[in-house]
Amino acid sequence: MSDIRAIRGMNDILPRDIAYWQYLEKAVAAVLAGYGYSEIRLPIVEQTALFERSIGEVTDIVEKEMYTFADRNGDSLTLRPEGTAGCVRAAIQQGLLGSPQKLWYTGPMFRHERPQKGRQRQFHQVGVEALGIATPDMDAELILVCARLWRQLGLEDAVTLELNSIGSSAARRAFRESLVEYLRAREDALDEDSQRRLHSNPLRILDSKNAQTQALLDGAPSLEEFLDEEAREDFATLCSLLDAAGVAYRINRRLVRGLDYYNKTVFEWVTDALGAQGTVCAGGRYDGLVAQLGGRDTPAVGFAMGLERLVLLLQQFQPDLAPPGADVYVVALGDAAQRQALVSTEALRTRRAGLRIHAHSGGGSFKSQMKKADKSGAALALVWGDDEAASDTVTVKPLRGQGEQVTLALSELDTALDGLL
RNA sequence: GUGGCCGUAGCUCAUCAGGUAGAGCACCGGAUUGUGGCUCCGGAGGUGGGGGGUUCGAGACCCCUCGGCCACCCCA
Repeated sequence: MSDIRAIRGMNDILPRDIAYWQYLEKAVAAVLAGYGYSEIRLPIVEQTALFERSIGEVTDIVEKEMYTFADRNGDSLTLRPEGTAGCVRAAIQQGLLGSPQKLWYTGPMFRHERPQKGRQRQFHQVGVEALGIATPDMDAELILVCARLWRQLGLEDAVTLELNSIGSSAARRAFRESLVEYLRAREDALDEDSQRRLHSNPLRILDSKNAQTQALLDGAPSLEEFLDEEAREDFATLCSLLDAAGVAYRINRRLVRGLDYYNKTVFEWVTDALGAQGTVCAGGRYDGLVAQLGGRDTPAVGFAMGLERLVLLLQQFQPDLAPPGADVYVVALGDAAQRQALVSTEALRTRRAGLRIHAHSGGGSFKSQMKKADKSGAALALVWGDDEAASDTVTVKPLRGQGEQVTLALSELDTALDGLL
């Protein structure tokens, strides 16, 4: 084994998995096109300050998970840990915000975490952002996009929607104080992690996995009580729109997000089929972010999907996606035959674009070439030997099911293929 | 960053109370010489993750290190 290896947590995606990725990517592009979203392509590297100012300086992502390095001139750069910040930056910088924008993007993201199932250091997201719309019909549409995609992918039974409103930053500040006050009085009963979060990020205690902590929270003040009238109304509107559209959801008053820029609506699509990393898609409103990054005050909502996690779900729920294969395998033995096969196969590819023709290379006996033909999954083998080369013919051999091989004139090949493919 | 389990042929694993490694699958070749799938025969393939230690002797025991999986944490 070579001593040069892939970086930990940065995985190769192999041919055997590509069918799932392409299936997913195609479905995503088609669904988003159906809602009028435009793709935008963004850099993988940005100024470090972009992420510090958007995600939040005291979040784990910024504090200990970013791949940050100095450029040759000393500037601090960072491999993007998520896509929203860069998308907003581009919208501001490129002057896109004169009118509302519905954007999506995809690509690798980087976070230095300990790898485990559904979590790697280089991973892929599709992000969808709607900039410039403040009303909850926008939130509803984004959720409908997700729901349609799950249906498209055959994953509608694999995921469920959790929904909450976390209100304005003022409401959260008031709630945070109240929550901290409540928990501080009971600090000894908190698990170790939550005690730490009490000082760093108290809201995250709400979705602690610790049972005792959760029990303690039953008596705690509720975020809902602190919501202002607008947040309440918008949330009610969103729920009624989802009801009307027939989208099922569960209101989870303890759902909070790990990135600082969210407000009002937050949601998560979760599954119990992936072990500990159950969130497959998540997002929410971030009305303050554009202004925070220097743009004109612009409301926004968005979400991101984790593609590795979705591929894992697809492999579980759609195990029969066909691996890439060939339709026709070309076998040739002998100099004249190989020449004839090459020319005829090229001509066939010109006439039949889309037909997947795997031409054998590397020599070998007819026997060994036929073995390869069989393993390729091709439905037919086209065989050229000395006889065919001398008589301008080709032998067509069906490899699946019944059917005898026939040798016919090259001019008859197309009609023969019509009958066999 | 923390913890548990694990690291033997390309893959899945076995062996061994420590004496210099095996199987299945995959791969290559053959079964009267221009043909696959089934069967049979044969072959190639491992410095046993890497380093150090204990021992007359270690893949097997100890330490370190790298890596993998899962969980915590975090989050998509």
